[in-house]
Amino acid sequence: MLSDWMRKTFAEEFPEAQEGLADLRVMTTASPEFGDYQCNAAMGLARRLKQNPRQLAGRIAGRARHESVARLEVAGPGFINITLDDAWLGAHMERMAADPDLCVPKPGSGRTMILDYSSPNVAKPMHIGHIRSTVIGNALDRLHRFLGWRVISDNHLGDWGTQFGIIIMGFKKGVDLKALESEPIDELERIYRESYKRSQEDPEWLDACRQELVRLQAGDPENLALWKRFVDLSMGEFSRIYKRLDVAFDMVRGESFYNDRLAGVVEQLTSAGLARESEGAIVAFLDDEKLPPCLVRKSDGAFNYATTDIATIQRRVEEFNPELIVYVTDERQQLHFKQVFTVSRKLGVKTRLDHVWFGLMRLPEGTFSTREGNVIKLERLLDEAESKALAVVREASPEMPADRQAEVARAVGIGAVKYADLSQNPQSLVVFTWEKALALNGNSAPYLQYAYARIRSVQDKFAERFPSSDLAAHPIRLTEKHERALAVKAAGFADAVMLAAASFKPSMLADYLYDLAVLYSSFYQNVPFLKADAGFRESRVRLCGLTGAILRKGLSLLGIGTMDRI
RNA sequence: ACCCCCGUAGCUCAGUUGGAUAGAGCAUCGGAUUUCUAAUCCGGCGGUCGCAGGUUCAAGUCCUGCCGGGGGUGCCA
Repeated sequence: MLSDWMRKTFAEEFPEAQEGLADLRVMTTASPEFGDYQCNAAMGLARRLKQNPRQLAGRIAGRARHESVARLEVAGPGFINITLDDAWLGAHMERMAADPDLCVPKPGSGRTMILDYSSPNVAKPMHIGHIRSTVIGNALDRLHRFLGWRVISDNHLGDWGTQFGIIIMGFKKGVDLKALESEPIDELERIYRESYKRSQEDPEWLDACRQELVRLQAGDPENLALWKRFVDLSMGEFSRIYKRLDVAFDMVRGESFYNDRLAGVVEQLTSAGLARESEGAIVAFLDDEKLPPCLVRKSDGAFNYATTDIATIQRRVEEFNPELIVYVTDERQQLHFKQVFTVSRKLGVKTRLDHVWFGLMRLPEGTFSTREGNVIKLERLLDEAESKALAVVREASPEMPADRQAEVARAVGIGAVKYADLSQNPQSLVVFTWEKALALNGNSAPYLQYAYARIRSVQDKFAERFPSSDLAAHPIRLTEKHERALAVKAAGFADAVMLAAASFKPSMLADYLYDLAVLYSSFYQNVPFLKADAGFRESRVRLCGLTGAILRKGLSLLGIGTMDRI
């Protein structure tokens, strides 16, 4: 990696400046006229050492040598521009193509992380608001696994909250058993919505709901049986959706899993003097950390989600001793996790704890919620996506058998929905529109899937027309501007994967893949390969093949499938 | 009231953590197919990066203040 090399060169040339070099980076240039990569560290260093930046950059450029680098030039106020060596680049393409991991290292080898994502609430339908945690979390899961991490993905279901008091109360007073049979989740949702509404208007009803919750948490057999039934019904629906989304978890441990530890957590906190009684509740005060107080037991005796999350962290540390625990949730939980992490540390937890939050999804007319009943169900979104994709497939490939068309429509439709979420900065707010969610052209999954399918087609045509040709016998040579640009981009795959994982932003990989596909499409359009002379032909087909391998692997890391024909 | 995000082309968004002339897609206008998949490619149009200061060789990016939007702030999760 060029950054390491540059950092080493700087350190050797300027031993007096060790500290400031840790974040030194080599990055791609703003424009091809500046070479392939650039390093801007000389200018910052010059300030600290009170030296002339151009002279300083010149000293680096004069001594630095690397097998992959053809040329180093100092430009402007002190940029060091780096141009890769064509022969090295060609050989590197061959190395990548020969490696199933495409020369991506395994920095996570021997390390363990727990990834907590998706985590829908039981007895409510999964709606479009759940897709972000599920899709972003799953991409982070795949990225880290690929980098060698032992990832333990955990679906921390919301199966133990106050909502169960509301639902149990509603169920006992007005369940429609027939509806529960045919549309279980819809019926549970209806019960919840109506019981919630009544609890807002009728204090007695609200109190009864609380009592039901307390009974459930105390182990009342009737309520426990109802609760189990709700969980099973919900898991049936969730599993169906996860299967469609190609999402799998190592564990599905809901909040209820930690129930028997909650009292212990509160006990630990109080005996350590970290929490005390206040207005009937048990509260951890975090004034030193400038955080609001954190409730760990309500005045009615029930525990709340902070308690559960603290217990969960303790259990995970005891059982798996991970290097870090990562939570993927929406932005509203930022304060909650700050509090939970702080309290956990006070209890002696040393594990790195990260909260990866993403912006809330909204409808153009405002927020939606189960309580309001204005949600768009996730299944409906997936249905719409597939049917829209199917219409396009039928139009574009009428000769394709119907079952193949359906298969393509699935990959394209689901891929488009996932990509729409993964391709933008997770932290920006998303306003849901059907048009955006179902886009099939431009910067979208189908664009990448299309590029991949064309590559597969080229490879098949090549095998058909030149059956005796041995690709591996021909070196990859980069002669055309378009193919060189493609190769430079291809060489950056490992960096893109590592950067996306380390910053918890799958969008960085999505951006990379889109750039790669754009360069490929341009190459495809402007440079002949099956019709090129022998030697060039094989070289270009090999470069095609490598591009295809990167697209396939990269998309799979985002949880998006590829088809040989679309 | 306080805290956290966001504000970039008509619309939706990137912008590699301070770098060179701010980039894509959609929309719009024009061009490319006897050829390896036109779900494509090539080009045009489109910008006081919310506003005002500040920090320095360099600010969309950092600091301060304001404006606008979203979210949060002990008994929901």
